[in-house]
Amino acid sequence: MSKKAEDPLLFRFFNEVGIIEQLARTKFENVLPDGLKISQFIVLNHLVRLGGEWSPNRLANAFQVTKGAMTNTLRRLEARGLVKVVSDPVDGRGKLVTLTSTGRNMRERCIHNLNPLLMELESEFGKKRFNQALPLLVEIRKYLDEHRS
Amino acid sequence: MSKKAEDPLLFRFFNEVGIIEQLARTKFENVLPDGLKISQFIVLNHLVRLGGEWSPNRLANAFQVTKGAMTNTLRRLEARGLVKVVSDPVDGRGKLVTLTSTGRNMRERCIHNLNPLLMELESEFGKKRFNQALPLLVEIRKYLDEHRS
DNA sequence: ATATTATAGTTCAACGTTAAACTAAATAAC
DNA sequence: GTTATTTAGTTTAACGTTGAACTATAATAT
Repeated sequence: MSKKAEDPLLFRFFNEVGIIEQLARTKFENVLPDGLKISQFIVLNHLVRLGGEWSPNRLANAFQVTKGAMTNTLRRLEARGLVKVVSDPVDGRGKLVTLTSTGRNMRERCIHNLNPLLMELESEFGKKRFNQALPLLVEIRKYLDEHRS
Repeated sequence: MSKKAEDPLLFRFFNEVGIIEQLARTKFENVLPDGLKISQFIVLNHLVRLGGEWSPNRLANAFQVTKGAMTNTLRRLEARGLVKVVSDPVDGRGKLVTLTSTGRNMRERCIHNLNPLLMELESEFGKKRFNQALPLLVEIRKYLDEHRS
């Protein structure tokens, strides 16, 4: 029926990004221990990698997420005992988040469970291609972040 | 404090994908007319491009979403009069979805509003780079889709 | 023919997210 | 010093999504 023109390139690009996000999120969460969510793992991972005390606000900015979303994530992490949240002694408005040792262990388990999946993908497509694609993604992410209008 | 090693390549990759998805979704939805959501636009666009009658199930498969999500999207599209949903005369379980002329117009308005944004991104990063990145995305999407386990 | 299994679609609860309204505290202006 | 403004964090409603339970119809087996 004549109508088979493809969507514009950028449509397709963002479409693939959207679907990959959805499928990857589901697949990753299926292997995370204890029903942990990606959003929770990301915070845990961040705290392990960078260490120290982080305010909810800084965390929210680091992951491009609203403060409300971070409040939610931190509440869940705290309820699991994976993270400790205390008032900032120097700024009465703020709080400070630190990892607990339970949190550190949990992050280790996550990495352990995630690894086979990442290896599988890496060997399927090759490090090289991910490496080639990454810079564009980073630039686009930065651009979108700086142009939220 | 010694701890500054980067996340593994694939972590970073999927992380960027996730953030881009979120930022792009928000940015696109901000310009869509009438509070239309991306999920709704995608269905509209699909029906305009491919034409004909589509069952909710086929649509759900085409966009990699659950049947429940599609039920929701179609209900909203139908409530706006953008789409017509009737029972499939040959299969009592099924339904058939077709575009209305209102729907076709709405899709046109969406394209119109989206275009400046897409042009902006295209001129910022260049068609070429999107073109180079797309094949990997397509392959990853297909792989994840076929290995949902 | 009858019974089993598979498929199409809906509904519901749970979740993460945003945006906006809100409280409390810090900073800046005057 | 008082007032106004900015900032940190919480809360709430609305949304889209999943996954599972459910209904109804179709296809298959025996």
